[in-house]
Amino acid sequence: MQVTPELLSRFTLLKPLPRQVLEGLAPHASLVRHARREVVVRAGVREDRVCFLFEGRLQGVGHTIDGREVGLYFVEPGDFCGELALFDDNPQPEFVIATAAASVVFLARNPLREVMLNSSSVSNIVGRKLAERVRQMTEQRTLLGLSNIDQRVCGQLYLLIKDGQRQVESGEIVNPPTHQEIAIMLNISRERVTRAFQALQSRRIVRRDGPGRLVIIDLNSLRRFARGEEEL
Amino acid sequence: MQVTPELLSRFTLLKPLPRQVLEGLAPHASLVRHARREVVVRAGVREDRVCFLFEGRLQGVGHTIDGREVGLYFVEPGDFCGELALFDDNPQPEFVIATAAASVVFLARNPLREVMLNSSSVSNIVGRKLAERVRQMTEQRTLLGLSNIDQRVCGQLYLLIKDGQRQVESGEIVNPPTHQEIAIMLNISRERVTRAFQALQSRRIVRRDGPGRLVIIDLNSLRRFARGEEEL
DNA sequence: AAATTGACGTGACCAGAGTCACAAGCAATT
DNA sequence: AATTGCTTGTGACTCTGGTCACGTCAATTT
Repeated sequence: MQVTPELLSRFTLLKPLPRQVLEGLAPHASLVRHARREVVVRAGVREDRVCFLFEGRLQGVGHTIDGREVGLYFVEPGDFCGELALFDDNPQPEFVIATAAASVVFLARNPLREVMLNSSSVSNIVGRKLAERVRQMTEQRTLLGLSNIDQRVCGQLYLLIKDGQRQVESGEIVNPPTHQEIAIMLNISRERVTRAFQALQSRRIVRRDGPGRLVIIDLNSLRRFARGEEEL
Repeated sequence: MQVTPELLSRFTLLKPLPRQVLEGLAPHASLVRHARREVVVRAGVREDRVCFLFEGRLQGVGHTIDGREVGLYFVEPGDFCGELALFDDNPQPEFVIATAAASVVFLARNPLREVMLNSSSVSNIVGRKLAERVRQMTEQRTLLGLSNIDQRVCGQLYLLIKDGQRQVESGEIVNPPTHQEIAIMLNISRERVTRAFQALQSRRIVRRDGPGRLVIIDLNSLRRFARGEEEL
């Protein structure tokens, strides 16, 4: 579907660009709708486009050589993914699938790359994003290094809380991942995640509030568990 | 110690730069020697310099919240690390320590950043490096997702083989990591690594050749084990 | 030469995570 | 209302990988 410059300017990365540049990019963009569970970016394929999420939610998932999948990160509306195509011709390292029905804008790689090279704003944002991604992957990897599994779950929950809420004593996670999704991210079994949640709920540390909301009642305790200062 | 422009030009990243630029950078560089096990880049610290490895070998290691360390990647001579400082002001995500006595050149962040913004060659290389790093982390993470531990070890060994050797039927790993180091990278115990190696050696798939060399006798089998097509 | 250090090897034991099987709850669809 | 599909909850059994406690061996230091 056709994309207008106005639509492009809704994305944080492209917002600062002059109208004229956006008009140049628009013809190279297309809007696509994806149903839940559909593949948006394919691993192992040299993508010639970058993906901007307009609405819905995406998740990056790696696939092990033996077929199991490993959850990596989430993409929220306004954000983009598949940006590795801007740096080299190598294939995408992971799949990105829609965890909810999603509309995404695909923007052709080369025009965007040109824009990036000429705009320090864009190259700064993309650079920072990539750097931030390395940090996130490191954090995630650190989680996988924990031997205590309850600790892993607490750590993951803590990572899922928006940064702004980390200061206060309680918080919430909207649209929390399912137990299965958490299990995949932490490389443990679904049942084990359920049991960890049981422990957290019976201690009044977290509470489900309907399907799409998880309330962190006692953030300090969660943090202590995540740090291994206390055990479940 | 003082650094000459000639020394800087020994590094792949800086080699293509004109003499004049290197002369501008040299005053901001210093050569430092590190003994084995010394910390070269500190995690959690906002480094204001990038690290170029001249000789020796470095390893990036993450530290879990509870203190255990997790091996991440190696840095070989001619390469650089700590490049995240070029993109933002956030702290380094991981430690880099010397696994062998090493000489490194520290180059101040801001002058190098200026050079990067003005040289598409440098920004391309750094960008590609960062992209490659994301790919490597993804691969490494994929390994951690494997439930079969022997498979993890085989996968790690396979990753350690230089790309060029992957086509042929046998290969070698020079200066292979110790069992302990592999254990840390794969988040398993040292003893378990030893047992995996026992299995591989008794099947004539790998062979130690002195302290500093590991010969992969049967690369195809290794690959099959890594892919989980066959079990040890 | 003796002592020290660090890497590797190996057996025994056991906590803990995976697996399997099944049930219950909820939402969307027919 | 019934069906279907997905998520969560729970118990019982299994088995694997961690841990501990040793040895061995080579290299380095004293």
